[in-house]
Amino acid sequence: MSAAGLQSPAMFEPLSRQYLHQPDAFERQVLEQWQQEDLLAATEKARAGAEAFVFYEGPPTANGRPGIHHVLARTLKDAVCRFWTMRGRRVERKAGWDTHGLPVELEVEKQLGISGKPEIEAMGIGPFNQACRDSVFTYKEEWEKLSERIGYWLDYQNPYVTFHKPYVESLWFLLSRFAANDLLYRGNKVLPWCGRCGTGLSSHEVGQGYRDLEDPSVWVSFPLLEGPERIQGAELVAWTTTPWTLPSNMAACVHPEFDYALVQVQDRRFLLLEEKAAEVFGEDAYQVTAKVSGSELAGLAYQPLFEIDADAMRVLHGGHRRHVVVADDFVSAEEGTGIVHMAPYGADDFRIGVRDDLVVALAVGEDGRFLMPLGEVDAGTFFKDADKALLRDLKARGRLVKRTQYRHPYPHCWRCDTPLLYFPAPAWFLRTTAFKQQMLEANRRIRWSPEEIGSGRFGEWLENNVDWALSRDRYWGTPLPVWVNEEDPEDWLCLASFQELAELCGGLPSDFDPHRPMVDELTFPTPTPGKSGTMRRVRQVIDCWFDSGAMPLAQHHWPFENRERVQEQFPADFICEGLDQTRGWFYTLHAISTFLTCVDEELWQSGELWGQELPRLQAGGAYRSVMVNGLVLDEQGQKMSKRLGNAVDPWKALEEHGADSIRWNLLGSGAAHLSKRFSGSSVAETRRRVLGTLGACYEFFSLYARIESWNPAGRPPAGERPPLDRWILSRTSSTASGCLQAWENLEPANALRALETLVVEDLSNWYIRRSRRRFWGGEGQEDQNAAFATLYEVLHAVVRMCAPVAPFLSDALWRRLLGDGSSVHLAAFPDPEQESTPGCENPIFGVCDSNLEAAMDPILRAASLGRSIRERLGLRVRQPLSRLVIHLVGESDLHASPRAYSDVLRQELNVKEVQWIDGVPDFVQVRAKPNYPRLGKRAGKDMKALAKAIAELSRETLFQLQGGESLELAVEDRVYSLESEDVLLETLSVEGVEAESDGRVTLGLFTELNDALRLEGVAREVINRVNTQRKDMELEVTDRVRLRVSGSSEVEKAVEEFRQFIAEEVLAEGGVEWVSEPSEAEFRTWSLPDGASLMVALESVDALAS
RNA sequence: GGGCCAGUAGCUCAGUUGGUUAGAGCGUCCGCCUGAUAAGCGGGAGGUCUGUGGUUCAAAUCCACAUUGGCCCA
Repeated sequence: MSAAGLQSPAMFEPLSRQYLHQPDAFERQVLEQWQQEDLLAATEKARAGAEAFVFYEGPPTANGRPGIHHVLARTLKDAVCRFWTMRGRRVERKAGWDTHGLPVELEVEKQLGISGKPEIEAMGIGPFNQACRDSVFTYKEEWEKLSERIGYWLDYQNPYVTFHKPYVESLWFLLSRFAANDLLYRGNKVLPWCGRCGTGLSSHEVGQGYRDLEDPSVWVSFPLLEGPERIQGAELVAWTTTPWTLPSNMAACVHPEFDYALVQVQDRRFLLLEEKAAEVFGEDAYQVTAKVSGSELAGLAYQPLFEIDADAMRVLHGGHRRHVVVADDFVSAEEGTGIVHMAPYGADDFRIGVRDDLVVALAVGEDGRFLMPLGEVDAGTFFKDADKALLRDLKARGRLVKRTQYRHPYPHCWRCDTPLLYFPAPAWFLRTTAFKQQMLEANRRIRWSPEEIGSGRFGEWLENNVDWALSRDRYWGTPLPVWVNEEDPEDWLCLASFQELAELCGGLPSDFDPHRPMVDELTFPTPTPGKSGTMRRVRQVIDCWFDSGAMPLAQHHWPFENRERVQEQFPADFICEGLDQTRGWFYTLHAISTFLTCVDEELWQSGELWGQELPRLQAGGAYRSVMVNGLVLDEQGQKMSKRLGNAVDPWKALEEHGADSIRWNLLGSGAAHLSKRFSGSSVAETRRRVLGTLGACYEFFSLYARIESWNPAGRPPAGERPPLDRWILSRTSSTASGCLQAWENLEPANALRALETLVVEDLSNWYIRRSRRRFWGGEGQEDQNAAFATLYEVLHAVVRMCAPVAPFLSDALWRRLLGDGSSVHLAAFPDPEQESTPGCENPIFGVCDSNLEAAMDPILRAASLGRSIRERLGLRVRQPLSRLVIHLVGESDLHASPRAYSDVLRQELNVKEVQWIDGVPDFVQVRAKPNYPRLGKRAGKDMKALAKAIAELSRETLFQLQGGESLELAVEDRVYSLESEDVLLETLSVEGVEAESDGRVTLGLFTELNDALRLEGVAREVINRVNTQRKDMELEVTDRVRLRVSGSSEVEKAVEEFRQFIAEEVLAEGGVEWVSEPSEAEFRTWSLPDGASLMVALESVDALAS
């Protein structure tokens, strides 16, 4: 070890309280040690050859700063991976970066001060993409540093990066497999579209931008130009909330089976569903004069709202019909009029337009702006801004039948906040609907936490699967590797590798980059036999969700390299991301993997690819289990956002609280999928209560282990130690079982709750508190050794149990417990079933005794009752009492007797004698209650009456019942035969003594004092004051003192009587000297209860000697 | 509008297959400890388990409706 290097702590070295008060500095030292030892690599190396536990890191985008919510997700991932590492599995933790996509482009636009596609193209795609490439790692270092600081172990040396060439090439290969299975197709589909960004949005993007908007709700008329005589001159009434689509009207659609009413309103006649007439015209303002069916109306021509030449519009489908009535059963009677205005901006509209040979043409282009001037509306007007002028125009021409306003959630672009429109964009699709069944089937085998997301949200999403709109008309993304023949759009191909491209182009440039614009410039003659023409790449890039969804394969450049490694590392045993990934990463991972492993049979058939073996991947989705984590909210339960300024700066939080306490707090407060409030005070409480206590337990142990030069060799067998020791060992063992279970079930909060109880309640607050004297040899040497051995073993296990969540403190403690420089992160998670774990025997093997644990419960209750009595009577615990009596209901049902713990109870309540009461003697008052779970099933409706009868049973009868006799009880004409188990007893009080009961345990204290007890009480007061004085003088716990006392006569008698006892307790060398005339200067005066007074002079013997 | 989740003490959360005393921590009031001390412990008070119906001998727990909040989707 270098001179500058950190030394791993020695055995039982003190733990500085720094871990509590300066956690940041403390943890940074631990981090430094890890770095020095390259511990992450060491954990992987130590598990070389072990069974893999496969984890996939969902790649973050590094062009935004990491926030506190990332700390939650990363802590969960880290803790689970650490747990499985400690279970002996080899966990690879490859980092990843999501680098493509619109968010990056928007950020760069902002940086460059440009906006929108025209400006990007003006500056050039090359420079723009270069700027994107430079931007994606803006905060890479901060991400790496934060991950490191919170103890999220991830291999950042060797991350996958979605824009790197090998990664992109894997994507090409995967896309070519979709194409080979005829699952990649070109279509024209109505998509949510942002005119400003000039791109379609996937459904998971649209959902993020709904906002309430005030929109017009209008009814317009289409006068028929032809038709049967009875409806001649009638006007169709259609309803719309998007007046800007009216200029693009191509048809009106009716339901073929609806009956439409011809209504007379003053001198005009309208056609619409009868039940809608009142809504449009008002009650009694119209008259129904005839009926006509939808199918009769179909085919009739009407007068268009706007006379626009189709040539001025953008024609998407050059049909032959325009402004006619069509029919389709998608028309609903629930809203509108039963007559639907058709424009190419709706999915159904577009479909019917193509089907019915309509002229499908747009008046609003892909930038969301009008293509031509239209009355008051200028060319270039944004669609949302045209509504008013258009409606004014229609009103002037009498075509506006009715107009209202309404408020509704309207989708906005999730990044730039522009209102979206639906737009029929040319696009490429993955036909995921073709393998929906396989996806559903594979999903059934995934373990979801919480379960209902798998069956509910995710399952339903799969159930309603629509084809994946893959392409994006953007710049910074993986270019779609599809080349189309300029002369024949039907002649296209999807390339599978760079080599294939090189072969077709006759070589690639030496600085080949698979991004735009370089890849766009590569063209080649069509390879299709018998065809001519140049193949040119389509201009689109792909949805960057495909990038991240392909990571199980692309991260290893599969299948170009690492085929064996991918076979081993697929699928993931575990992934973990936020709830918002259901339709994002969870889906894209699942879709791509399911396609590849369950659908693409052709790929696997031969067992090889390009002349080399291709090991088959396991069929199914990309992950076996997935843990969903909830949002992190601020202290008031508000979503954190930059806008509100309530976002917690993770660095500040770490500086204040340290990573361990933040990690523990986030994982320990409620199930992982529930939203968490991040509260500084709550984190501080976790630090103090849990970590502080754990550290204090070690400090206590090590303080005395050092004083006594105790060492762990030669520990007595657990079975030979006192019951209290066996109890805490058993508690530790069962907690370990519970933790194992909880981690395996992806329920870290349950593991942590159990651990907290063990550390805070059982270990610190009961075991150590009740055993303190034992550690300074107060109960003899054998007992002392048992206590040390027990506490050592418990800490040995507990520290390892804490390691996944509190990696810093646990490692510091572990190194001090062992002193051999080894890290807890190389140790095994305690497993009560395993006799030994690599490198050490297992102290919690074979120590579980649930009976012993059950027997402690009444003791704890009794202690509480006893304290309650003392509190009520104002009897301080320092005052010894002669005796307590205790009675347990159902004591005989316990398989281990609580009486083994009599001494513990005696000491806790400071009494001379514990007297256990057998049976139900006269002076204990009892009440009987039915055992509802047992009797309820038998008695049914008689239960109430039976309960009453049982409550009225005499104590003799109850006593007999408890003695094993059965009892016949007649209730409501039925006779019930009762066994002792059918009746539960509650004790109420004990006569003749001060008693308390909680129904199951009854405890009485004999409070009468005799002189001996009274004097011992005084002696303990003296000890108390002397020790306080020791403390005030800042003496070490081992320092010997010279003690001189004086005081009132009661004190003198007590000193006389308990001289030896006092001297031992306060380490007074040479006993206690009584001084009859103390000098004020030397002696400190104390007042004791009952008017007694005490004067104490203390000198350190060591100080005297020197 | 649809789906999912949640509503339990002033606050943050537990609560097994329905079973009669609904728990913990924090806060609050009172007290204790001092050989773990820039700590620690105990005892009180505090709940119509969101509401209304229903099923049942018995409901925080199961069902229906309502209500509030969150997330996702239209």
